[in-house]
Amino acid sequence: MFDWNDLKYFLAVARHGSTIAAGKALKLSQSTVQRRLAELERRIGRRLVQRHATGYRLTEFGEDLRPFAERVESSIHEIERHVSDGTRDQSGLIRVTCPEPIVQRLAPVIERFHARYPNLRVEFVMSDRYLDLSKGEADVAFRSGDTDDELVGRKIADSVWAVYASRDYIERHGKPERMEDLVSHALVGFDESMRNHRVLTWLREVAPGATIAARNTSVLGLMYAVKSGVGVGPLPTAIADGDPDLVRVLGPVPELARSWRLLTHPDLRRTPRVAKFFDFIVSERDVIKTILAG
Amino acid sequence: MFDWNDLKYFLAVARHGSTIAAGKALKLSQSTVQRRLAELERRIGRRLVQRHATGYRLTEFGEDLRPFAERVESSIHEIERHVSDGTRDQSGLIRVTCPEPIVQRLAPVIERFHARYPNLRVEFVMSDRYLDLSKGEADVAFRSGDTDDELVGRKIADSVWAVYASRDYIERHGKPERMEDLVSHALVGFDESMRNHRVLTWLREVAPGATIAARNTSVLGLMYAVKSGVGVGPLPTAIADGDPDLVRVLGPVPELARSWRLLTHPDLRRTPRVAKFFDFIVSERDVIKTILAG
DNA sequence: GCAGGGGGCCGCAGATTTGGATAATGCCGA
DNA sequence: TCGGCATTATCCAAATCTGCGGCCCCCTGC
Repeated sequence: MFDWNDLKYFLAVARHGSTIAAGKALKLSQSTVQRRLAELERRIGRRLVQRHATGYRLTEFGEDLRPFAERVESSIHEIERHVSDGTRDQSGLIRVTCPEPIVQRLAPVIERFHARYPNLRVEFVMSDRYLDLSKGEADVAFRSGDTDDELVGRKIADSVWAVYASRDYIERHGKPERMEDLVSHALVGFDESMRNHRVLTWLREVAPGATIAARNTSVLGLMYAVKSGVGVGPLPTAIADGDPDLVRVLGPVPELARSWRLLTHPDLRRTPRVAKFFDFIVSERDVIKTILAG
Repeated sequence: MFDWNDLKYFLAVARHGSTIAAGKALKLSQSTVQRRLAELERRIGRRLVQRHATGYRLTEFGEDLRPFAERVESSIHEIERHVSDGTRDQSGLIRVTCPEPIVQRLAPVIERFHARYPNLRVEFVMSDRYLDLSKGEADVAFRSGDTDDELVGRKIADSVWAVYASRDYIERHGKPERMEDLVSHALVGFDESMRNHRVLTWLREVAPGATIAARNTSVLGLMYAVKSGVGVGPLPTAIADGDPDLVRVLGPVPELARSWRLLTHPDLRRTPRVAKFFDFIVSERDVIKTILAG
């Protein structure tokens, strides 16, 4: 029987396109990834990848196999959720992730939650990227915009987007007064990994052919890019209005209207601690609506 | 992240009840199994097994986790089937398993199959135990009696059971003439692993309290036990009548009537080579009925 | 067409893991 | 209560795997 771990490496290579990138993602050396993958091919008796200028690309058979390997992986994630949930349930820890700028504004709500449930504890986990709830990186997320199919949750508030620029940028390049002006400004948008986000299509519609000064993989990245002054870009008012560096240059964009949601993984939705957190947040919905209004 | 392979060891221990037995099953040393399992517990942060007189027993949490681990394992088996099917499909190999005594009688049918499909090749694989089709140990099985839930197939013939003894046994202990005589004979039956097989309950009904001289884990084992002369026991006529050492001492037992089936795994049922084999066997059903009539 | 960068492959030394032997443990029955 | 038995736990040498560095290849952009 082949080494079950080798599927990890196979998937990492499939996703990152090269052993070196896969190694980085797995915190392993490139040689190990390359050798494990070769070993997997040997055991299976067929080529899974094909050498290519830019690294490795899956063979047809590799593509065939990929969904199977992903099924294994998702069963593993299920275990990890089950395990970490089991240990966490006792300590009553709820790990919440949300865009960094709203943490502080959420604090009073969490304080009331702690008062109401003294033996539960909320902990914010944040990172420069979207944490993957299905991998157990957090239990609950506050998010604006497109929701991951795998997650369940409910709408908490409307999410309003507007176009922002940094004070610095406005000083140097002036302030766009109408949507049409955007064409002549440097814009900041999402990169390919967010290709189904409405921001991308909206930018193409409203400012076709405009310079894209920076592309980002997350809303937060987008915000930092705008703050740095490389260009103007659309942001949720909830996280941008509170920032002293940012100026709202063009009013709410109806096309970008979305919802703020409280999300979790279906496996966790019914656990006592997560269920209590959900119920509490819903009961505080009005307060949160005000908070997220900016 | 924990070592995916450790789930193998965990499952083996869960199934075999001790690290030593698990090690044997996995062809690994006991120390390795013990250490890997300890490592898994360390990574997970909870005890999975509890020491017990006879080895290890799963803790409550271990039992909780077991179905998750089994889900991973079955995804792995899916991969193995997919892989071995892919490589096998090209060579057109169909691996068939059946009770050893009927191989020879099946040979002419297989010969006709080869004539009909020159680029397909049938290979018999046999073993002292039931091969596990879901692990890819064979593609297709001829089997009499209770069918594994996971497999699909169709009925090929009736399976008739009767009570047999070896010539040697009859010489030494006489021949039971009526069912009621069985109580005073040494009987051969199945062991716990076949607890849901009708033979067991039937023996208890027809000869309550009789000595059980040997217990077996498979029909073939049962036959060898009867041949060895340790006792009398029920066997399918299809495999016992052809044996010169065995004598049918009590006529067909209607309570033990079952079906001969041609079985395969659902994943394989629609592959060209397996589908062709199925269709061919079905078209030869009458011939096979005669063969299996004994 | 040449230099630079990204990536795969290979050999070696050090780290980790394995198997086998052996000591320790815990139950069972006398 | 005391061996006997089956199994776990631990130790050490041997096998295996890992990371590192070097080398080569191929693409790209100047």
